[in-house]
Amino acid sequence: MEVFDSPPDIDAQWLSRDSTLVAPDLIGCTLVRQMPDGTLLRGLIVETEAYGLNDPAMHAYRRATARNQVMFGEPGITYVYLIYGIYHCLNVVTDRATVPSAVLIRALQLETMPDWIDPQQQLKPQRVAAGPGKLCRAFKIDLTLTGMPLLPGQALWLEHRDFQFQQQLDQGKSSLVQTTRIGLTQGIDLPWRWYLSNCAAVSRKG
DNA sequence: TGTAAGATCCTA
DNA sequence: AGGATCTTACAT
Repeated sequence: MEVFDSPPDIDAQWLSRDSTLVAPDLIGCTLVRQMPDGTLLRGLIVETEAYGLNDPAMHAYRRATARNQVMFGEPGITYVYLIYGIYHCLNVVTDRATVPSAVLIRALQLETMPDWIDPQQQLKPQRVAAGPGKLCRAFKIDLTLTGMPLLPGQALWLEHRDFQFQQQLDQGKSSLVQTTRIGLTQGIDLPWRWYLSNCAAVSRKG
């Protein structure tokens, strides 16, 4: 029988590029969450947004603060923040140190349903991680996970696209859509959002 | 110390 | 269209 190797993990070197280059490349990659008890959760990244220099929507646009300081650090580190007092959002820090930039992970297509998700929920399974706040809730990502290295064996890490996904893209059977970012009051015209077309797990179309 | 806004989500 | 809910950032 055929054996498929798991795609290689994503390293800091690969993330050491402009966030607008990393964001589309992360579509189709996998986010892996390891719980304290060793349980593994996996989700396909289907929607991302880039935040970077000279971007008024970027949290460190004005100055470095206690919250955003990890964005000035090395690539391959998490940046988690709390929004509206309720939801957490997960970013991957990109580019070289001293350049504040990150990619917001906006939606995941889950491989398996976490135990703590109530199946009685009216929510369709495909929508459980369809949004930056929802995916952090599904994966139990909170402020304790900010500033952590994305490395295998840690709480979170990333894996490259598998061969099948890349082939679907190359053959035009699926494609990426690039649009403006969601929920902003500044930098609203920058086309720095990408999502997988024809995917039910994307937070919203257009 | 006070205050206003926020890279969201759910309900009506 | 509006409310939940509270941290953060910046002004005073």
